[in-house]
Amino acid sequence: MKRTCVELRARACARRGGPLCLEEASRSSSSDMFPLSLSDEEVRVEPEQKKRRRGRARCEGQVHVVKKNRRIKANDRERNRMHSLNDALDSLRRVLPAFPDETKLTKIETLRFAHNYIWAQVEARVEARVEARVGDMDSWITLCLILRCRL
DNA sequence: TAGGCCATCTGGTCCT
DNA sequence: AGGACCAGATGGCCTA
Repeated sequence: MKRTCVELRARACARRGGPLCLEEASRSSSSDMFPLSLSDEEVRVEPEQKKRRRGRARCEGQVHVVKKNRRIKANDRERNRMHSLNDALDSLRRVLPAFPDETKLTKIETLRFAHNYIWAQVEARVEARVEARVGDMDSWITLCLILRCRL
């Protein structure tokens, strides 16, 4: 999936006429896996222009370039953020029990399964403790207290 | 072919 | 001000 992401995105953007066309997608820069940002040339502001701009607001074109550059950086961060979220989900999948031939759990399945798995572990532990106290007058109260602590 | 899942972009909001 | 986080939109891929 990852392999084709840049291409897919570029195609999607091209189709919808979005800001990031195929040409832009192929331009490499900071991001390792998904190199997408403006070249220095596009962002750079000539010293001459800087002089002229002193005391005045940027002209529309420059504002546009700055905004675009900021957006691209934000997209890059967002992508990385989602990747780290996915990495966390992957490591969660790895610690969850699974059959060898089982297909990969979806995100929502992973979260629900993890929730149920933890719940089952807690229940099993509680049960073991209660069984160890068979005969105790207050085993029921103990169970209630343990469960309450887990809330 | 419809529906589910996913990656990405985007603009808004909150936080530092 | 800039980064993190979030939710909506969009479009591709896959499967029943």
